[in-house]
Amino acid sequence: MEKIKVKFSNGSEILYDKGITFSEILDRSFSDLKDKAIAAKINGELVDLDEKLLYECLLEFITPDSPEGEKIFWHSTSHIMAGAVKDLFPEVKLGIGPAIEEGFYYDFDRDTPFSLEDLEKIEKRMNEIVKNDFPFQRRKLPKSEALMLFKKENETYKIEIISELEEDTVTLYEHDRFIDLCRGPHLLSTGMIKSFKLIKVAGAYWRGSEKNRMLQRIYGISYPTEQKLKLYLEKIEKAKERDHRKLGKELELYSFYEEAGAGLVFWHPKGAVIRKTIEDFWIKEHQMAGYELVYTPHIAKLELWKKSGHTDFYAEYMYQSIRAEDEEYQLKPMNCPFHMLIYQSKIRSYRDLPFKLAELGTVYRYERSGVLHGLMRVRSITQDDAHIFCSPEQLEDEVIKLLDFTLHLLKSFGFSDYQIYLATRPEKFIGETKDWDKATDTLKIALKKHQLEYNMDEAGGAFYGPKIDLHIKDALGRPWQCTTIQFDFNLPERFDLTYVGEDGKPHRPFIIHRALLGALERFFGVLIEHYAGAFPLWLSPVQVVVMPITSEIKNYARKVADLLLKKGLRVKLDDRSEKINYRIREAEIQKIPYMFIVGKREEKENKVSVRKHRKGDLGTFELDEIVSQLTKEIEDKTTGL
RNA sequence: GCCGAUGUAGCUCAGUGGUAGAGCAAGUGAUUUGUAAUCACUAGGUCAGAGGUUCGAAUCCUCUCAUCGGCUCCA
Repeated sequence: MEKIKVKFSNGSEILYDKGITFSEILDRSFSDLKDKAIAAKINGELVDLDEKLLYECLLEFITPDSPEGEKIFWHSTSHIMAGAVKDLFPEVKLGIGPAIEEGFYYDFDRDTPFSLEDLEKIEKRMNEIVKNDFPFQRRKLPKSEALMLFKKENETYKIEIISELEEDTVTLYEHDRFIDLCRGPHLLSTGMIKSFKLIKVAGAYWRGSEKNRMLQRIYGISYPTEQKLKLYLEKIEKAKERDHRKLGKELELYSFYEEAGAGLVFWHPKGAVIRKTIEDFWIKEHQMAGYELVYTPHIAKLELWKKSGHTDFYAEYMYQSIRAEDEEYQLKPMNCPFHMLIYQSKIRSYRDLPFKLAELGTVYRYERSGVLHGLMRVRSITQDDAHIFCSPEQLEDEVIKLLDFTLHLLKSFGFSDYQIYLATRPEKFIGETKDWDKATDTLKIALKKHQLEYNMDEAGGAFYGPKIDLHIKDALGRPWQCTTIQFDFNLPERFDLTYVGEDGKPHRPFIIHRALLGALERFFGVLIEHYAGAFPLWLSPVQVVVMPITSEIKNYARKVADLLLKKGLRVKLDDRSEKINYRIREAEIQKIPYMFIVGKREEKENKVSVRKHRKGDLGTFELDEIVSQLTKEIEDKTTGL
């Protein structure tokens, strides 16, 4: 019998008979993993455990604890769910059923959507399938046979997928009476899924396109133990506690009104303080980075938007134009054309470049009703916008500086966890290919220089230029695009922008269009969730609350509060005749960073007793001492003490 | 926009065809408190809005608005 050498990730090497299955290798050499492993990974490729060892390889066993293992586990569960659905509702047609970041889904074509009662029935049937411990059987078929098989079942979506596959043979997986097109790998049998839950139903267009039929999607999650499922569900519940929509209400930060309109944000006093603090910081930083601040109107003649091209390519997001004195005006969906006008207001020389215009400009976009989401997607959007006009020679340096600036800003708000995407030329584009390549390379160079990991979003750029996008996840793990750094090859052409070069001739400037926080509304949303509402001192709407223990100490408490106010701190005095515990509790719930508690002792010694949010009593401090500590904490933008 | 769910007091929620409820918050009074809820009383609602069915609608039906979970797009 031919022997084959297998290497393992711990460096060891073992010889096995050719043709032995990976399950058998488990039995023989890794009995501890035997009940846990659900797939094998040979030279980086995932395969079923019942596949045979045929060549020398690096072998690794996958358990449901690893991200790869979870995916396999969830994918198998989605097959079980689809099997259950077909058993209960034989008329449905199958769409696709992949594992996703957390769990799995399966799309079904059915005239009536699934109800919550249907889900219960499906879960029940799934339980039976799990109990029966059916094996997952892999079958390789020539494409033509697979097509015939699905034609017989009238599975039109499967037929569509198979027809588009390039391979000659396809893999099918079968358990019980259910058979599905699938690359695999899968669990050995259905019995391994000890615990699962169907979470929600939703409509989803076939292949994500609104032109196609809407299918019924069922989402679910599964784990190898009950305990893990429970932990997952608890995690979700806990994450909901930091949802900015819940905290926004509890902390009175902002609101929406049915009578005002969906997606239109009202910043309440406490939210407004935070916004103003962000804006002041942002303006100061931008001025230091060589930007010049501008303000532009909220509407402009429709003609301008025709010139910029927005009426062609952005019409679906624009509100209807407004008519006044035989002239059409348009509420602005972007700030760009206005900055172009300012650039054009005089002849620019190469000596003026880079020319950087910055504006916290509120734009209005008609986002479709179904996509609105708290502060994350609204219709009144305050972009932290800027346009950098520069020469080709300055491009690289500017992008590198820009990325540096971005990371610095985000870090100031405590963000270091984000996903970066580099989006390249789409099929439909304007401008010269060579400019696109240069711009894309410049973005790549900048990313490399900062040693940032990024994902390619091939052909994902805007039609007017490539871009770097940066996504931050919310409490429930949903990604939201914040930073965007985009090249714009459209506007310089449309507005015929030029600068006079050293040679005395006109040249076309490059434009980098960027929003670093993205939009104040969305950024505030992710900020709330990032800090779970407990903002660092520099951002807290109320920084200190002063509480006298009894009304006898009122005057001293007021004196302390006045002094803090004079030092520029945001202070509240809580001298209600409630018990101190009651007032502390309230301040804790409001997530106020510091409580200064004063009684007879403190008054006598001219001190304050300091309590920190979530941490408790820090002891007594001299007023000067604690004020300078807090001032430093504000300057450092830390969470302090 | 599409699919589904939801909308009752400031907030969280109970109430499924027969006179609108609770807790917290609010107001008043008492209490003078030492590090996460003192007590009592009072007030508060066109049951999202409009139309319909019914002797009678928070409850059943239709439409509109809004919110939530998705699809798609994006700051």
